Amino acid sequence: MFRNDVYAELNRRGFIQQVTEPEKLQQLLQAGPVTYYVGIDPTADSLHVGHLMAIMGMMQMQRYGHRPIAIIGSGTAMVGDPSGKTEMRQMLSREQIVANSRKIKTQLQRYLDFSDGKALMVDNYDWLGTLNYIDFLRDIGRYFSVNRMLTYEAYKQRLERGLSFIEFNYQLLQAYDFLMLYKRYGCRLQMGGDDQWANILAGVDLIRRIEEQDAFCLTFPLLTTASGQKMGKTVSGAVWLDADKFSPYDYYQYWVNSDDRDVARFLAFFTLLPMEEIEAVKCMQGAELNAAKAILAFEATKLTHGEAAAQEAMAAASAAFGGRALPADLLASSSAPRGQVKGDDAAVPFSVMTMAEIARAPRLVDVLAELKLVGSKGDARRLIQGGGVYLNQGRVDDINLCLAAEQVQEGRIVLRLGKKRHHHLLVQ
RNA sequence: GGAGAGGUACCCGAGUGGCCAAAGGGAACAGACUGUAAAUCUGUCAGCUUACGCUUUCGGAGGUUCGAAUCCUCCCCUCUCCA
Repeated sequence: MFRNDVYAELNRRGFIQQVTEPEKLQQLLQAGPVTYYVGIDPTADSLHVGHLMAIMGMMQMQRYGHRPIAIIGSGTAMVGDPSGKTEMRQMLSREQIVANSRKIKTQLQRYLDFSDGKALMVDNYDWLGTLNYIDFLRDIGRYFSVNRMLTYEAYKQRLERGLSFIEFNYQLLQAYDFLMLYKRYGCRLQMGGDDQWANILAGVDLIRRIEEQDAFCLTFPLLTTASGQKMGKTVSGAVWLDADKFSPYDYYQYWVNSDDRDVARFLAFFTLLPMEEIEAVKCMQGAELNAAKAILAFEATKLTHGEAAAQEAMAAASAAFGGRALPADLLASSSAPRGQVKGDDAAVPFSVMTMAEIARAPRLVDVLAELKLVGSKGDARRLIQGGGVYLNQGRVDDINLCLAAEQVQEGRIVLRLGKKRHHHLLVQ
């Protein structure tokens, strides 16, 4: 089960942005299973694509036999990390945080194996919640130099806009987390986004000073898309990992729409396909690269929503955009269906209407607005005037068009906004 | 507490009494071209309206005026310098 070359693998796949003492850490990871941790803020009721890098990092490590601790930062979430933020964060109530944590835990189980203690999930509220202020100041606070903290880039930015004392303490709490995990579980490594570098170092330092032991920090690159956008933003907002908040079909679409320049990187980060196969993608272009995108989308969807959902999403994409046969030798380890995929649009987002509602001949603009497919009726009108609305494959050119029974084909009306947004009205 | 600067639409940012639903840029969306990519060109980008037009918007609340993002009063917030 244990394999000693995870560091090389992480490095090869591009996961390593910065690391403290690379040689020592490599030795440690080669010597045997290491307990490592990643912190996750329960600030929303679902994880999103922005978390995926860290999740995949944890997943890779676990596959090589190391033991992950996912720490739900429900204690620190009540403080709010100022890193990378220009404004003070909205603070959440305790109840909200607990509810969010619960959902996040379930989601993580899709990526990590928690059986037999192979992975742990802990909540830092367990120790932060009962912290005694005086003790904390005396035992932990003494190790932190304000002078030095003020020189950190993370705080510099905030100093210009204002930084409250509560936020200034975030770093101490995160360092304390690391210390506690070291003491309780022998955790030696903390991983996180590169914006966490300073916070993690604080923990490394604290362990060195108090325990006189080596601890390590490894940060992941902060991902932006090739066009410079933050990962995970779409028309409809964040790309959630929760199927109810963001459908597997849309999730698949998110990945298949990746920029050409991102495909190889994303395959390395967000799939478990072997690097030997991914390397080949780096020199692909055109149709071949496009097929690689489909496999990226399939694999990513499979990891998050399961094999069946990934197949459905792929079939739906095939129905909506025209299928293409995936060559058998392209990323051969992928379980994506090869050959011509039979189109099946069952996974395309839909809404249900009754025949009676259709018979009332509602105007298309009203329907679109009601279904929240557009921002407003005026928005819908402008979209139609610009030629961006299609009904049953035909372009709609009349802003006053009303729905009618004749439009129902095979029990539904097929709507499309622009080239990509498909929506079905199932008629009952 | 004192002195100064500032708060404009998703973001940046121009606008100092009517021609301002507010320049310009970015983002976003649509069309053309394509490969469900990128780049490019074109259009759209507060709400309601087929349209004429109406309603709401320039930190908040009042006021002056025929007319206010623009002038006055009070308040809130941010930044810089001083305490």
